[in-house]
Amino acid sequence: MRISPKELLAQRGQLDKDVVAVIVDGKIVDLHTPIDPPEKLDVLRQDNPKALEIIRHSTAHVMADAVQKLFPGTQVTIGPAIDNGFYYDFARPDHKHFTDADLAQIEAKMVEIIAGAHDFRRDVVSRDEAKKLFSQMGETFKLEIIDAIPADQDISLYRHGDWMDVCRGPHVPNTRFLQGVKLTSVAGAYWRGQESNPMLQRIYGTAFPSKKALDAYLKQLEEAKARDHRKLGKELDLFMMSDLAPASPFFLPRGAFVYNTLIDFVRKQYARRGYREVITPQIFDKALWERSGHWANYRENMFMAFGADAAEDVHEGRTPRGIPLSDVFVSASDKTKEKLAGSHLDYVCGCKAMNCPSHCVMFGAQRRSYRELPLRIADFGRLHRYERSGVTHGLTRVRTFSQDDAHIFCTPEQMQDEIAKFMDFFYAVYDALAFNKIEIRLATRPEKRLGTDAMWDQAESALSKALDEKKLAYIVSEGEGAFYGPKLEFHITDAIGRSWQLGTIQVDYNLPERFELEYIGADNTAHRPVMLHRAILGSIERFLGVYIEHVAGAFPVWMAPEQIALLTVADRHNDYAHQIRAELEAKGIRVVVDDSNEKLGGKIRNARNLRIPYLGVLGDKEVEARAVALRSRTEGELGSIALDTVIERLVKESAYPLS
RNA sequence: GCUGGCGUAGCUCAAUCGGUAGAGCGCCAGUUUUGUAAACUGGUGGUUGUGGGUUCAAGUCCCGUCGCCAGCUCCA
Repeated sequence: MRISPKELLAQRGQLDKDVVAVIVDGKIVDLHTPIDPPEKLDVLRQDNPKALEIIRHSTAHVMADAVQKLFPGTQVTIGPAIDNGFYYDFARPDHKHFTDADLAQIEAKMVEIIAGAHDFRRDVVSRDEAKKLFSQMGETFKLEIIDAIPADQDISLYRHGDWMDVCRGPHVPNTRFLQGVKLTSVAGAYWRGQESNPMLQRIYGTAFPSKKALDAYLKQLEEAKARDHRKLGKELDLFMMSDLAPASPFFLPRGAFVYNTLIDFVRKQYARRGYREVITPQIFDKALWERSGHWANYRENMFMAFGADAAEDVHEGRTPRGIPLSDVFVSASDKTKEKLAGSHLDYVCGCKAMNCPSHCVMFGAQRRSYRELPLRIADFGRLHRYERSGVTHGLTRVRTFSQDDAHIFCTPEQMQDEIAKFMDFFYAVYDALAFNKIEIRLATRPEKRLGTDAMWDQAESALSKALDEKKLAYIVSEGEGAFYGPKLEFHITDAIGRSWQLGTIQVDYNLPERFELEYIGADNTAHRPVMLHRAILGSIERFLGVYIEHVAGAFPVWMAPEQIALLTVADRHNDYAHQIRAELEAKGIRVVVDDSNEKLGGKIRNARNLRIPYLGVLGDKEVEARAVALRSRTEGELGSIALDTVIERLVKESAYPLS
């Protein structure tokens, strides 16, 4: 005999005022949904983080209610809870969008509805009933949703007050549970996430069990904003952007120093981990990309290049021949394509978007022996990818970047060991850089793929075995692998909660095939090698963006563009400052002297704003004692310390990790 | 690429209904000689992203374009 948890709890006298739902067999069930009386029943209280999702989804219902009351004729679609809140997508009959003023109005209406302390109710109806109900209401999107519900599933309606929605739940018992509600933004979103579908109006919001929890969240958001790498990049003179090269950072001296130091750090590891570094061309004949498959599959993300002669052909409007340009620039807007119509080029080159094809060319240029394998080829080459406008973002999604990229050519038998070695390398680097929250995803075979099932079995198991051996938790992204092979992706979250893929390791059977790569085995016959694509930091640009936020601009001593700022108390200390600057620099320490006529407080403020790890105050006492009044970014004032001791300390802290 | 918002001094921002473009910081000069998070005075700084239109008059209104921001889609 099924019974609702609400009744069950009431019978047991456990229906406390703060109970949002129950947990049965580890699953959250709201108080409305009938269950078989379980042996064990845990209650989920309002302040439990697990209750957030229920609160947020219920808030989405209230928002949809408010919207429909204020904007009659607006259709509802879906409104799930998400990581930091919820959203609901609407279709407005007039195709208008919601303004900020609308949001305020909607929020006020929501508060009104919540104050009504309406119970949520759950009703199960037949498919026909549901369809009849919603078609009467003119909710065409809901009809599509009902049709998409599997036949063996109940169709439940959730109501509060006079409003209802087809919904699986779960929901809170009463609108009074919805305190701490805020609408945050509006945006367009495609129906069912398909670009070809109509665009709906999405309203984002968030909700917490209390006003206090909401305020704490809003404050945290603000703090995250303060460490946004785009803001810090400007404040710390790390990089700049220009309209003249959209989505392409200009690294200023301080940023370039950090950038190069990261590369240098990885390079030092390569030296001891059996990698050989190469330098490869930037622009290649189109034939290379045809062979690698990029021309067919990746062309719209590539920058094209051609010589002055060819460009002149187009400009002068010479006889059409060769490749139609509209065909080359597949990603161009319709307007650009119109302009290009009739223009042809004999010869087109592609600016490299990836290093792998040129590494294949290098591998294939010689007869290779199994004794050379595994061959690990590293390349920090600059890549260009034509990212569609609207997807770029600070340093984390740019059109030009370089990666700590390497390709490992090996035998199928060597693959697993190489993956394990990579995992060691990877975690050594991330430990050294103080990252401890990294999410691993194993992306497995997609529907459209190359290679035999046996190959995929081997590759996927090599990846998962390496993870299991290292006892690393991971999420399987079913079908998310590349068409040429499965991969591991390493994701990290930035200050504002956006997740970015940094490192990766991918198994590739495709390119060795396309480039007909071979090595001579111990049996004196030719074999095809496996190719592993791998990067640890991934795009240096993206990594740096995430890293700036991770450390809030305070780079560790070994990476900091300036390690110590010497601040003179008065003019008469300037000579001493320059004298010890030379001594520090002779030991390889990066020094900046502030001998301006700013007061000491001002100098300290400026240096601290640049997050310089050490400040050395120089006054009469220091000059006399050949000392530095040291102040550490993390430890505060350390008092007057002998120059030699300071040098020793800085030299020690300048060492790269893992060295 | 799509939906919406926004582009004013190097930076952060102001400018009421369409009516003489401002402030702070920075920068430059001078004064001050300073002991642990902002000394004082003066000066400098603009084709209001850009092209067009409406108007006696446009930072403000309209159209195009470029860029940025949020989200969507994309990221073999």
